[in-house]
Amino acid sequence: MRWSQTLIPTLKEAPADAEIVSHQLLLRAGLCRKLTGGLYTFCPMGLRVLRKIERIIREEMDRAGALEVLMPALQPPDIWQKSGRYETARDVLYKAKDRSNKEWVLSPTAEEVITTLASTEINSYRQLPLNFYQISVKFRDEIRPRFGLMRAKEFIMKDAYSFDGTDEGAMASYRKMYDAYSRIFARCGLQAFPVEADTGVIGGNYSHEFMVPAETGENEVVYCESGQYSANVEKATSRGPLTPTPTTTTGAAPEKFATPGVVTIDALAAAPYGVSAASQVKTLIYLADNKPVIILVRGDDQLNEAKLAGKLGATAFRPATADEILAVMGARPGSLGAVTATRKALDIRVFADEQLRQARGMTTGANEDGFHLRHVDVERDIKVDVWADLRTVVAGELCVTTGLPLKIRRAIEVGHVFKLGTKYSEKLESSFLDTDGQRRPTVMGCYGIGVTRTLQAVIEQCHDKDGILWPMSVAPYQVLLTPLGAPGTPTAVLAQEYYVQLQAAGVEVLIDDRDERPGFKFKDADLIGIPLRVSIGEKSLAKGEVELKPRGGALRAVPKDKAVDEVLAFVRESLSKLA
RNA sequence: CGGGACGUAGCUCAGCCUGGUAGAGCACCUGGUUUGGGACCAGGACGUCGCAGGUUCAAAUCCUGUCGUCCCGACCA
Repeated sequence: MRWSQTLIPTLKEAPADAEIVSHQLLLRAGLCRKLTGGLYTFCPMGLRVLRKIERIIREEMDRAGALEVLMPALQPPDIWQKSGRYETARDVLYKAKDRSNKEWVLSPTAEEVITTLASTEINSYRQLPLNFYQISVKFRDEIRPRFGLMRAKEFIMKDAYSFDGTDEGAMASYRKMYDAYSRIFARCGLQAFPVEADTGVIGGNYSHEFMVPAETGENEVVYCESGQYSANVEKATSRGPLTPTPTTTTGAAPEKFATPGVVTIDALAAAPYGVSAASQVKTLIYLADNKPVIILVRGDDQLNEAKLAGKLGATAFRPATADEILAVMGARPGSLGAVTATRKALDIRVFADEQLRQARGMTTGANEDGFHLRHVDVERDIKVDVWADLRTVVAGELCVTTGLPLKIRRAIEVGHVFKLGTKYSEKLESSFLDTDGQRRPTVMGCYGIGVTRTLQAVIEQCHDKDGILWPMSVAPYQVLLTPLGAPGTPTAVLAQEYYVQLQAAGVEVLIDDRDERPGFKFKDADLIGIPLRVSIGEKSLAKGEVELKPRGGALRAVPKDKAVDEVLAFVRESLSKLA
């Protein structure tokens, strides 16, 4: 492609609304343009990258035995009601109405549609296993679109859905996708690694996310340096807090003491009270489907809402407001407690973190403003309905498997694999006749890759101060020819010869045929990040040489007759590293 | 939805406090000089100052409302 004949709208300065570097480079390198918040138009260069990532995904999905299909983005709401997600996913669903006022759903994923297909088309164990995938536009009514393509209202996703006859089969399908994902991201030149994940609103019982480490990532990953454990912080566990929970008791009954104005864990830990945070019980009130529940965690622990969501079994939950808390508990936040004897209403379920199971000699709110209780033995004094792991892991705690200190880092989620089980197949009636003639629900898995997000994640991981450094496998063009003289001069003529020869050899080549000064071309070249630049200038040409400059690497002069072969070798070698 | 910031040329921003003339740099067009890391000179084009009300002789500037964008929190590929 000739630079002068395409649209590469590079920008010297980043638009003010681009915050993170990958978003800035996305715009500065002319890959795409914002239409409005969360919606972007892909320009030719951006689309080329997108297509390359899609191609890698297709190759690996096909290799893993998945079948490509294409499902409607516009979907009838009744199948969403059947699966229950019309309610549980309500907040992210875009809805549209047609001329007869009938409502439609714009697809954020396609479990309902694929399961509908499976319900009519899969009837026998002989057809299984099957795995369908598609690459298509998805819609999500994001509360806050941000960071360019990272979190958009509309984005491109690869979604796959496996159907098996048995749980073991489903595990094998899951494993295949897991392996395919590892290859896909590696081939894109991305350092992505799998972590154990929470299953969220999609449901299911086994899941990994593929994470790209990045300071700007929206996820926190807990990991052990041994490499034997890594998990999303929403899911992560450890051997427990570094400070042990008190377990000794005097046997004394709970004793009320005045704590005027003390409404925080820290205040109670300070003088004159001196009650360490580890020996306090934190009492939180949530509304789960509008019914209050009491949550207990140790004073210095943070409630993990993802873990709570898994135990609550509610379609929606949120922290109660101060007024709601007062109405339910008869006291204000800061003085709350779950000790049965002090509770106003006893029909509220109590969820307690496992850390508190043996806890004795604890201090907690007295359910009366300005008072706390000491000598609380949790199991003796509090009627707990559900014991569960509800706390958030803190860096430095010990790994459950290795005993080494855990670390935490931020990351971008680019892929997610779930073992779904029979949740959707039961609700949407996908079943088959087994060898014994029994009708059984298919066992499903679902597997997503954020394609547009992956594109931006590559930029986030592969850039320097001057611009993007595309991996050869996803670069919009493999080679950039930069003649430094004006059109018609010997440098331009030679560049044109290279252009023809390289194209004939199957190389994707961009030639900067603009009548610009060398410095200007170099700056743009660095910005758009084509992996190999060939500079043809009069000075080196006088010596019979041209220059090869890998983006991010050292410049090398080569005889002008050898240049094409050198370029071919470089491209081939770069691609083989990412095969 | 809660908290914060901001809407002035295609982009980055100044002007607003203290009301009166629409500004700079980059980009764009024309001509010339330049030509190995975002050149220079001369000329030119580009604005309903987000929108709607209000105050005023007079509003980019003050007031009210509204829409939009961005940042922090809850959601997720």
